[in-house]
Amino acid sequence: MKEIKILLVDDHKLIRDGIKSIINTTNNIKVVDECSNGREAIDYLGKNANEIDLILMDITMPEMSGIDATEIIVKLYPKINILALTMHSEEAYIMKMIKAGALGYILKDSGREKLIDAIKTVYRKEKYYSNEVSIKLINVLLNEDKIVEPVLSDREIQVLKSITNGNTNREIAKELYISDRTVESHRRNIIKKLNLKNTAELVKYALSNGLV
Amino acid sequence: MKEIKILLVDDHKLIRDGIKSIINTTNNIKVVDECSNGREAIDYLGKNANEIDLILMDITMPEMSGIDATEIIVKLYPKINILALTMHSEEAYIMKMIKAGALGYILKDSGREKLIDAIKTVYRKEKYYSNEVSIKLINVLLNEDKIVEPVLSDREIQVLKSITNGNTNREIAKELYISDRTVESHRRNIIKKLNLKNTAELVKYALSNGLV
DNA sequence: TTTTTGCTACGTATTTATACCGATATTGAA
DNA sequence: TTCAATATCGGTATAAATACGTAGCAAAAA
Repeated sequence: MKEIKILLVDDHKLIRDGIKSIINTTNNIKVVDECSNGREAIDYLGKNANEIDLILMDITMPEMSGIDATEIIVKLYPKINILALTMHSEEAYIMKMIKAGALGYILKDSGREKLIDAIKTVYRKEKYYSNEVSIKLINVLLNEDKIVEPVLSDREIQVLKSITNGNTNREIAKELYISDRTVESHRRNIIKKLNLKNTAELVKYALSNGLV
Repeated sequence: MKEIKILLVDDHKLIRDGIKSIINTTNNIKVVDECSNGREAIDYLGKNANEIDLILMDITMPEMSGIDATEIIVKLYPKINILALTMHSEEAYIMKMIKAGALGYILKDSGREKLIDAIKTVYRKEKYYSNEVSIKLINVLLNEDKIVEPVLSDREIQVLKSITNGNTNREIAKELYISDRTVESHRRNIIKKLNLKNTAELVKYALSNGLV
């Protein structure tokens, strides 16, 4: 049986060391290299793409997130399979990562066996979602309302970012060269789309669900 | 040389497995057991305190945080040394953990060697702070303004929590059985203490600095 | 004991945000 | 090509937040 060659992408060295230590004591699987963010991973693949079968990809990282990196990598190197390995169990992250092209999604509170299982599955180009993840996904599907997932437009994201930075409608208006009434409309639409109540909740939601 | 017996407290199994895998390949150090949150750790120590020399403690965990658990454990079992092992490099977390009684503080982006070094140091009842942590702490000390660290009162924390949950002054007033004018005062004082601008910024600050 | 801090609360005024409404122009998808 | 979504802006009105000042009372600290 051929050895599965893995690239490990996570911003915490101790986590990388730990995962590596788990994987490298398993037959036929080997971590051949590691990167600490998405940008590094892409640079690495530019030279060593042939050395890698599968990428274990964290999501929240400095420089470039795992979502952005995954999107790019699946286009450039379709042979390489990506397994998301993260502590985020929020639907928004899961959906984004899957849409970006990750074949599997496993949480950091899984055990060693599940990790190995997930790696082997994704290596065969089959999908793998850990239990909690599957349940979340099914919930999304069962919820007719949420099937039209509340995706914010580019403009709305811009406004939302500015809001989380503490700017008022008027300030955002200046920043984006539009009327403060328009900003107001955007703010209202965002709150409505996400089914929220006010700006405080909005900021909380945005920060804890990775919208910004 | 006597073996260092460690209790590992972290909510992510894969992280525990990884750390365990790192530590258990080192001589004279052994992870004898693990818990997935602060509450579990305290329950465990209730029966097995004598088996443990040192605790590797994560901060953000469900049920009970590492900060609360540390505070309790150092009182109940002063012989057990606690080394904080977390990905949070924010001053607020560091200060809280040290004040709670942790002897050391090391980040998850440290390497294997630093972890082992930290464990051995804390086992000798000496303090250990990783580089980034030391720098943060020194910055706090050098900053005369920040030496009077903006600590919120219990009441202010209550109000802040409610604000981040999207409640208005009036709703918070009902919740806490006080006047909405009082809530208003609290809100104003909090924003002033933290040198912020408005509620949006306040929510962001609270969430990203672990104030709630 | 004096001082400070925290919690409480009100007055007045201004600024922002929210809730409705409606409108137009553009664009991409069905 | 019709339709839905997006982005733009306005009117009117209320609700909420922010600014600034004041002040009593209890508890803790100096």
